[in-house]
Amino acid sequence: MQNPDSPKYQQQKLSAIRAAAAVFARKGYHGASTTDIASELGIKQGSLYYYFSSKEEALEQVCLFGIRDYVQRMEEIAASEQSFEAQLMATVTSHLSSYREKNEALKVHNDERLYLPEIKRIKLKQMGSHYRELLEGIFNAAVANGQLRAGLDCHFAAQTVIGACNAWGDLIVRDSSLDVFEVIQKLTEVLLFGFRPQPAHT
Amino acid sequence: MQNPDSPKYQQQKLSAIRAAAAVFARKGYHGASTTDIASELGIKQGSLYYYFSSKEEALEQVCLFGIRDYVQRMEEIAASEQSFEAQLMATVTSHLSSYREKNEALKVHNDERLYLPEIKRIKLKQMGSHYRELLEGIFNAAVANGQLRAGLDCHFAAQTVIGACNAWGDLIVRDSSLDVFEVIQKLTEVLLFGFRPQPAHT
Amino acid sequence: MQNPDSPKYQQQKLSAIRAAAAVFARKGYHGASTTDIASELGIKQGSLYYYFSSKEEALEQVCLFGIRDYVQRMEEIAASEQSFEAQLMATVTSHLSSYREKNEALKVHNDERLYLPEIKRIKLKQMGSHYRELLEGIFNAAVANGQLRAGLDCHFAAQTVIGACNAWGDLIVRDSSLDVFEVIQKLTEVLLFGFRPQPAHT
Amino acid sequence: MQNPDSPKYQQQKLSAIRAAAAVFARKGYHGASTTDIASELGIKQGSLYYYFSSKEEALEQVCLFGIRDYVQRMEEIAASEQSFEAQLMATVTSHLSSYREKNEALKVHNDERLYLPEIKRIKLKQMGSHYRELLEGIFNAAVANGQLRAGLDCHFAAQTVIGACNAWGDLIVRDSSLDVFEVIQKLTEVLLFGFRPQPAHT
DNA sequence: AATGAATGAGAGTTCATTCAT
DNA sequence: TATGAATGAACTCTCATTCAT
Repeated sequence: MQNPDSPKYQQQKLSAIRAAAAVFARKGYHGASTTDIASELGIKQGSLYYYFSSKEEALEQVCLFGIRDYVQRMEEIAASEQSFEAQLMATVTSHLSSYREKNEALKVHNDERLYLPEIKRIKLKQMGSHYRELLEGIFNAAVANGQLRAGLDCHFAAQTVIGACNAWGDLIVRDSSLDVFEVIQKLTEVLLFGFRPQPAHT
Repeated sequence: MQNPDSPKYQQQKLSAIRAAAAVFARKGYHGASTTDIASELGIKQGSLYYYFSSKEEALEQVCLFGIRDYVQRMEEIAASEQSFEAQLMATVTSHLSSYREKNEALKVHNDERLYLPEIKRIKLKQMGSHYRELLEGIFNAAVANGQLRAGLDCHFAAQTVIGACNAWGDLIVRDSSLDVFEVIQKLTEVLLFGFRPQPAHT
Repeated sequence: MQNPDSPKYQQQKLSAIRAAAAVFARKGYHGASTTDIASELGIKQGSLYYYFSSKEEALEQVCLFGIRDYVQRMEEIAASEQSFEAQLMATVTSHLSSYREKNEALKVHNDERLYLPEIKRIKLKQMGSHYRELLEGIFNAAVANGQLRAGLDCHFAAQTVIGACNAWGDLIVRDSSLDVFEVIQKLTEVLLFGFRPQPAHT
Repeated sequence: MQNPDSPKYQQQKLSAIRAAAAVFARKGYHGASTTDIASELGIKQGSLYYYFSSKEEALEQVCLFGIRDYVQRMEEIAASEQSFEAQLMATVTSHLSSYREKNEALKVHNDERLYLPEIKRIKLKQMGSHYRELLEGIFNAAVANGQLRAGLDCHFAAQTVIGACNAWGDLIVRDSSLDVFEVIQKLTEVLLFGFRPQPAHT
């Protein structure tokens, strides 16, 4: 709020966002109290307002933090010249490792962003749409050059990828013993080939 | 509070559960107020306690309502002698039409049941596990008789089906213009064959 | 309320008063709910209003019931021509056996009557004052004819008797294993002779 | 909620306890609202929770405050080497001046402690029993060395002293025009010698 | 940079009371 | 004579927010 740009402040603010993300992920936006967040940070409740002007702003920051470089990575994937398979696996990898690395910010974005007022959701919506469109673009290109079957509903396909990744992301966040790499492998395979094909196809 | 078990009471109680489901789905458990639920029902806030002894009990009832016959339908599917494809499509159909028909109770079960205290979640957990195991059983049987490829991780597969259905269920609840039947068709196809195969395979 | 004077109604109303007395004694006026009273009576909450027009009226009835013949018995004692000792013992006996027999109505009168509005307390106040004055009169007469020492503060003495009886009454109500007759004996003796005197005096 | 243990906080907390005592004494535990207590303290209702975590805790604190040094004074009396008369008078004095000085905390302890849950009453029970036992010990000693008549029921005697003091304490709290010293004198005399003896005995 | 203290709005819950049946 | 159903007011408690220090 006051001297915003000192590196120390930035660093503390980042800690605050992570703390808020952890608490929101655990208790939900409405179920979490500012006291919870403050004590996660190791400060007193009133002091939180040094980093966030309101609880709502905390949610906003967490959501932005959760989706920001996740979208950027998708840009890189879409711009790359890899095969469709490689791009799909990169997408799944990016998505699921976001869940694990960034702790819970992406989960918060997915589950709680609807509690932000319309106006604060515009930016998030743009980023989300942008993400989906990039992914759709990858599908379209793959259909065009024959890597995927003609007639595939690319919008549907993109949504399905995102949905499946979110679902597995939740499981990963909740169960830390899961092997993320294994999940990535298997999920990519299923998305590509389904359950059906005999080993010969793979 | 009372339990006259008169049909009239039962009927009103069902309305109350539906109203609670709608509100919880829209605003989340903690974001929803008992006033919201009551006014959805057309009664005054205090009167809600004639049907629920607490807000928490309302959530419990909604979750039970949301998952109950959804599990039962899976029992029927698992007991049937259909091909794997038919069973998978029946599963997806049951899951997604639950979302549409029962309004939002199943969504509430998925998203909000964690806010119930451990003890009230036991029954739900049992039902959920039962569901997953039935589905896993279907996969195991299909692998055994060669309908699915050997080496398929059936636990992973079941989780993926459930996750993908939940993800599409959310979209269906949120966007009532979606054609549920079309989603069912496409999702089943993707799960069976993936995005990859050329038309010849389908 | 409606047909007030049928013997059956009177009998049920008496039961209602006793039930209210029991509940008020156990939980206090404000701590007791009309549901408590109704269920003590074995009826449903709303039905209580057939016997009492309000919770407050229930308290009033209980208090009146608790003090009524208790005062009348004091009138008889005061009018009798017994020795002071006999009158004192009769007083203590009447007081303590009221506590035991009438269940808890007298206790309620003593502990809860202050929660009645001024206007509903007038009658009770009169009866209470009357009681104390009768007792004071007994003391005055005994001083006058030399049975008690000259200079005794009779107002103080009467208050002390009442206070000691109430205190023991509470204990009796709370501990049903107490031997009421023994308490009466010992209390009367202490009031007459105190702790000090050697056996010779008794 | 917090416990800064700063002297300022301690001082305000003590004020809060006194305010709660005053209100509980006047209206009873259930009849008193937290709004009443807060406005007695001159703060807003919600702010009360800065000092008490619940209304029940407020009652607990008041009861502890009411009985604490009252018991301690009895320890001193019991340990002293005075005559029985002096000890009895000291007891009555301590008891009745507690009522006057500590405002109404002791009265609240006597009348409202039963509304505390069993577990919060354990400590109070111990202190109360300790008090009674100390008093009984004084009686026993006096019987042993011939200051009191043989065969005196010391348990009964102690209960009677406590009961009579409580009864007069109530009157003192309710009627501030009473001369406490005079009450102490007369009550001690009655307890020692009863109403009966001729002046010669005193 | 952080905290103790307070606030006011709103939450869930209880409950005395009413009334048609 | 009694009840099921509803109500509205009051209550306890929580919490985001503010601010002097």
